[in-house]
Amino acid sequence: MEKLEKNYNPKDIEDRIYKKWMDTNSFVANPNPNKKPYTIIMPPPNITGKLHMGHALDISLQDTLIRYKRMKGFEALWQPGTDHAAISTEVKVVDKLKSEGKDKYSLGREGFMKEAWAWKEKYESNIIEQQKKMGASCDWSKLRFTMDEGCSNAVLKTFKELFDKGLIYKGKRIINWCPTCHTTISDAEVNYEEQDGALYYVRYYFEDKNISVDGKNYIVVATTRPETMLGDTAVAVNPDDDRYKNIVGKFLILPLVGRKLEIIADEYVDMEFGSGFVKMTPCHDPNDFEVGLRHNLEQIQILDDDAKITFKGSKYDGMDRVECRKVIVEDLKAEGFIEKIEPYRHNVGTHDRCHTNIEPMIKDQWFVKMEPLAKPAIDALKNGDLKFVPSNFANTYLHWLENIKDWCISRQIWWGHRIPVFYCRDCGKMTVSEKKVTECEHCKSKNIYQDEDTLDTWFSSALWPFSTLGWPDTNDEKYKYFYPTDVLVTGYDIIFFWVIRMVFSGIEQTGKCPFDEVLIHGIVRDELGRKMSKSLGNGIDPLDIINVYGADALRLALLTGNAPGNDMRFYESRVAAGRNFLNKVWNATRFILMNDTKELAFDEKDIEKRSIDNLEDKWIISKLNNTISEVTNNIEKYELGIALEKIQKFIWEEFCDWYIEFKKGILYNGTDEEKDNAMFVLKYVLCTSLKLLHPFCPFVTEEIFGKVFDGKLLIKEEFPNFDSKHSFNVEESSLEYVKNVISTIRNQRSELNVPKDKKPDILITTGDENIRKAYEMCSEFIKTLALVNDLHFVDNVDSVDKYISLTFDNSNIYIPFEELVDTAKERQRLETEIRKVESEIERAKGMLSNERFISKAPAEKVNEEKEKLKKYEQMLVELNSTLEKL
RNA sequence: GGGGUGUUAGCUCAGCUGGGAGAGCAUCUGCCUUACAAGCAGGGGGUCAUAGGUUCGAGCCCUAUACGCCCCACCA
Repeated sequence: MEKLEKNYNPKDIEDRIYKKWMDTNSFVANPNPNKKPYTIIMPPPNITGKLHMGHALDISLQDTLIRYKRMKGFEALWQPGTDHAAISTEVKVVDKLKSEGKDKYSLGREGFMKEAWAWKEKYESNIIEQQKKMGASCDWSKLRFTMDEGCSNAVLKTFKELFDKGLIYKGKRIINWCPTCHTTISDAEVNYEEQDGALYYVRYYFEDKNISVDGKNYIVVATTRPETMLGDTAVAVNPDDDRYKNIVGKFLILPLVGRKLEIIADEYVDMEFGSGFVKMTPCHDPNDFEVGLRHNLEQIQILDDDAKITFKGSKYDGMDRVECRKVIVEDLKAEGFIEKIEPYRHNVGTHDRCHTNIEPMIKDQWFVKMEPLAKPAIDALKNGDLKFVPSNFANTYLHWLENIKDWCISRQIWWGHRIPVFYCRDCGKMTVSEKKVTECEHCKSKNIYQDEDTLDTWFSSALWPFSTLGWPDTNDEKYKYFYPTDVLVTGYDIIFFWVIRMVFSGIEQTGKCPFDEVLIHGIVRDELGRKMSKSLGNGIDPLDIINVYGADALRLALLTGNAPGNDMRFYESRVAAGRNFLNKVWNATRFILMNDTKELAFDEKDIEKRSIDNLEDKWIISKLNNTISEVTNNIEKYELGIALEKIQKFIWEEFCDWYIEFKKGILYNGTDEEKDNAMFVLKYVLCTSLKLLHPFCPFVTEEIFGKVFDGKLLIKEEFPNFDSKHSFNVEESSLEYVKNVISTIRNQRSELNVPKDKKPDILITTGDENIRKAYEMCSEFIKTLALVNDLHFVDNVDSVDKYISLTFDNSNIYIPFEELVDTAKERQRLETEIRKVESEIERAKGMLSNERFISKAPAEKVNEEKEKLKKYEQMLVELNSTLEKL
């Protein structure tokens, strides 16, 4: 058998192991009637980006779950793929063209698409390679792309069906326009940013010079965007505003323009704000648009697609919106229309991709009618078909759905799914079809053209859980077997964008909620708690971390102590800690291999045949068994951080710090039979521990497993199961007792600075047969680990002044440290001990004398307290007696 | 304005259905003990934000307060 290097070095092994998994088709999942399916659909990363810490966390969680389920005997499919990321990609490709001196319009639609596909080919493979570095065990043979043929078919079919049901419509609505990207965006893509601006108070004079308010023949409107006054078509007041009731219906003259504006009354106006008058610009403000519909106001568009002013016949025509604001304000000032200007900080909508201020505009766009779709999605949550982990995110989900507005799905870009609508130049009607149409379905004219727009990128993402599994072919074996999927793992930041849309699309198209559970994770932040971002330059590249510490260590850092839904800060020191743990596992293995001189054949199933007699063997097997049970429970509840903590604690503390130390005696000096037995249990525990750890740290565990167990593949092994035959409660507590004895002796040695070579003969008194047996069985451990020469059982110790006395539950130990013992200090120590025990007694007594505790608390708890009281009372007697003898 | 969430050791965070406060890092002491110094052994350090309440019993449940964060809506 190979020996291991002294230290674990991930670099040498990770790529090799990954290749091994690929070569053995270990990630491939196919419909299998003999197994239960388990499916996770990977959130498709954008083809624009590279792997960041958020992905790393996402992958760590999903890969752990999928590997666990695979080992649990499920046909576990982790479906990978990438997203075309419509606007993001288009922007990047446009930038790339620009750097080459080209632009998209001169290339034309077809030429541009060619460029974009080339981009996709290049960047898709990048991100996939990076996912592989993380150890992602996706079924790469099923790799999909949101714009591949299958996904495109799904998009077309969905569009057509929704249209036929009247759930997709085209209409002139106020939408969010990004002047940089030259496209509409949905409400969800608008971010509000606080910006410094000003509140301009502008005088609008009455048309009729005889009308006045407060003795003035003008009113004052407050606005943050004076340039939009060019599109004003009314001024509104609140109908309950007593100050202005009598002027509703009167007319004002728009400054600089001269347009007649009616004063209208609408609930929308807040009487408290500003002067109580609001200028109405229906074309460039969503609220004004709504008011405008109620009052039939004229719509005057004053901005073009570049957000330049379009106002024919005026000097403002063609000005940029920012420039125009300055000029208009100057003009207003010059003509005495400005009452005052106040600095004002307010929220401005910006595009989440490019941060340009968005412009509300009225345009003819495609929308999805949300109300009928939202309802079943709300029901799915309420009736339990859909669960969130942690559950509080259900509120976010519901709140969003209950307040949902229609979804603008058309985009004025080229990279994406082209809207399958064809217009007839002859009859003017449209034809919606999944297939390419060459003639109008109404008048049979061939003079038709396709809608120029493409669909919002989330339209195809919404179908991802089933479009990747073969839908719309409902007879596809994958679809029938793997759909609906089991759990969706994603960050809380895209619940609105994605989770909601998958749920309502899934229910609408397939009749089923696309997943049973949604596991939500938080954001990975930097050490200062800031979001990692390009602009701050505080991002940490997962690949840099992997290069230094390995993917397993990174996974550990991301998974330990992380609770679902919570943000976490990334500390490199945590990765180092993870690496240290893996080195520990590595070295435990190394130790076992070094002592495996006979290279005995090992079959873990022999555990059933062998007689495991030693106390420490039963203890470790029992401990391991409990760990299996707890860890399984934790993983099933998505408590991966807790599960991992328990595995680490078992391996490091119980197995390495205690069990291996216990076994050294036998390995160095035991008989052949003893050595063989020891080697078996060591390998058994190692083998089982590796299985427990594998879903979390796949690379190292696979590497080690292969070395110890003759090249067997760990990924294909069964996850350990709890077995009641492996529970040895009595032996477990006996050995815990001895551990406590050893620790206590070590503690005293340390406190007294006892030199290592001073190995005393200790005296033990106990009236308990079982405890005496435990001491006897573990005498070698006590000798080597507590540095004791020998153990002597005595009935009584009369003179204790040269001893350190240690009192345990039903036993005492006297250590003759002689000249090292300072009687005064020893007395003090005992007194402290006594006070501690006394307070315990007091506590237990207090509880037990509380009648309501006795009557109301579970009997189990009451007994527990009684036992404790007995134990501590007995210890107190012993301690007092020792103190008296001093 | 609405909703969510946090306040636990010096730092970052766990703490499952309420039953004697944990981890990692940091720190202190002693060890290069032939698996591992990326290590071993031992130690110190917390009125679990505050005030009430429910309960035999509260870090955990309820109410209020303070400070913080996030999301949604967005007042021109």
